[in-house]
Amino acid sequence: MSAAQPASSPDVPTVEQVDTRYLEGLLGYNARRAALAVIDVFVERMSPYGLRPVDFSVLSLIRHNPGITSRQLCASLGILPPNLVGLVNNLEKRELIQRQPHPRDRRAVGLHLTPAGAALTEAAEKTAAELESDAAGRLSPAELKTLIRLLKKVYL
Amino acid sequence: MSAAQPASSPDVPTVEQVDTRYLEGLLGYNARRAALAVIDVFVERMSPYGLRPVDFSVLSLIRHNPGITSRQLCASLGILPPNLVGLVNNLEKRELIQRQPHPRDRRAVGLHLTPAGAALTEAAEKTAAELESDAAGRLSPAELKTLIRLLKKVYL
DNA sequence: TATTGTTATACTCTATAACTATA
DNA sequence: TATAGTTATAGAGTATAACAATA
Repeated sequence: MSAAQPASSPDVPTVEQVDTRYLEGLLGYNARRAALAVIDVFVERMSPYGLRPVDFSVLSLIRHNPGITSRQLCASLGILPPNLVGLVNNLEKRELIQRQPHPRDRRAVGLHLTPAGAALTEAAEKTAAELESDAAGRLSPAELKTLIRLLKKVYL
Repeated sequence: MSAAQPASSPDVPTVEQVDTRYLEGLLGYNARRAALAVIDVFVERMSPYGLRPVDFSVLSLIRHNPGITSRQLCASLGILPPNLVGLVNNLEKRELIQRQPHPRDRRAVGLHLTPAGAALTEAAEKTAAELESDAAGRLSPAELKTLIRLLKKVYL
């Protein structure tokens, strides 16, 4: 009753060219690969500043929100509080940011850029802006705008 | 010569609502957040099958490329060989895949789905297809198609 | 000499529990 | 009782070096 299937097939199939068409049709696969590609360029261009993407995000948020607290940074960036501690300590040791007591809540600490931190962040933001056009190399400005609009629709 | 800057400012600024507009204008920031959002949904929907995204990708590639080797999987998915070993071992222990010696290269091993693996992968791919419309909830089918096209332009 | 698959290992990223000081 | 910040620690994920078998 089971003669149709040889246990160890005499001609085992092999693969010359891998067919990835199925995965390439999935949003998750494409979103992840695109994110990794852009972040790779980001990492490379930010390394002269000694900044990882997350360091850049923190400095930029502090620049545009002087006095922001660790808790607010965590909520904005999806970082867990214990994982932000070392990051902020390093930026403080590098004298890029300063802690100042919160004027109305003695539990909280406001974060501020030092003059050196402000200069570095301004330069890094300029690099980030240039990087956009490179990372999205084959996208026209209109396509880039559309892409960002559609990405926001996915996660907001 | 240095009287203009009070050491501890009398009115330290605080932040009510965090201004994230700058980061929201960057492609990398949006691509990463969108990818994480989609992957979160993916992880949740695939958990009944006991599959992480990478397990799904491997099974799907084996399904569409019977006899694919570990080396080819690594190249297709951007996984390093040492990190694929445990993954493939687990899928084999669960009797979802089978190793068969490569017919022409005794160093290599071809990977194949077992009947149970084929059934699971087929069901998981159906779930993945349904998931697309949910993960991209507020996107129209046309927008989803545009988004995938633009994402490919970024990383290809 | 180069490649496939593998082990061992280290490093980063992310996650959880628990503490302190303030509210 | 709840929150801000912190410590310690555990678990993923990702990286490099080196090896045996085969090409």
